[in-house]
Amino acid sequence: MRLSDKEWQVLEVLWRAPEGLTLGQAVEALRPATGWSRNTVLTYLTRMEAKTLVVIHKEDAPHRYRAGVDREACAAQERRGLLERVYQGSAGRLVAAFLKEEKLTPQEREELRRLLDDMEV
Amino acid sequence: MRLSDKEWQVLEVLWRAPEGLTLGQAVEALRPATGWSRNTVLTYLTRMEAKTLVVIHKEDAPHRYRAGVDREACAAQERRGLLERVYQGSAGRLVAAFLKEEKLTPQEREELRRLLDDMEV
DNA sequence: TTATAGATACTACACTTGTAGGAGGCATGG
DNA sequence: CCATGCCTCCTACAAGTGTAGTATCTATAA
Repeated sequence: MRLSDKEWQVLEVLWRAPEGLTLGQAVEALRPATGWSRNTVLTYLTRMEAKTLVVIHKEDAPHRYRAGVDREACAAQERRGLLERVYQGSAGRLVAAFLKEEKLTPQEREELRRLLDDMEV
Repeated sequence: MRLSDKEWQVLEVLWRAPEGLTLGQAVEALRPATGWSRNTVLTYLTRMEAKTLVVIHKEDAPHRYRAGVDREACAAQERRGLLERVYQGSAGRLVAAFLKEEKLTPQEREELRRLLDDMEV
């Protein structure tokens, strides 16, 4: 399932608080980036629970809202999506496009070279 | 603007036919991947025209439907989206994730190494 | 000349997404 | 005891998305 930009924003703040957040805390955490009203945040949280993107601990008062999905798993799915949708699964062309367009620091280049070398085996 | 999966499918067949397609041809081209009814295809085409994703040459009969956006431009936007949404703009981490997860052929690895070397300058 | 196959236009309808408003419950400070 | 403030629930509503159906027009084949 493809996450919307806003869903990512919600998950980002939840991922940063593994214990979960209360509604008030979530509103606070989201305010700078979104400016959402309390009710908007609550709507996201409950809708995302229906999709199992969020877990609500209702036994706590106030309820605790936690991410229901793993960040790296979501990232992997986004990567896969791009790869399939746009590059028909050719990781080589996709990575080449990123390399050509984006600026990398020398350290990053070193790191990538090492990764490529490790794959030689 | 983020394109949906389906919009990508429509654009893919249009990009493959730079002269444009008639509705019938588009339906044919989309059938294997989607199985859409003629009307569904027409709806996509006209809605996408409203977003300037498609250009309709109405002077021709039957109308000719062409892509209204450049493939590489769309690809770049998708890449940027992933980069910002998921990797806060760090291309290094994103590329590393792709390298770790996806299988690359030796040729691709060579190519990427060359790209990295070219960036040394 | 008339049925027919395409093409186009218009309409429909459920579901999702973005963004709340209002009502009612519960604790806490006065 | 009572107002205030947070919390949760329910409701709303416009726009966008997925997937057509119907109606109409127009060449064309028979």
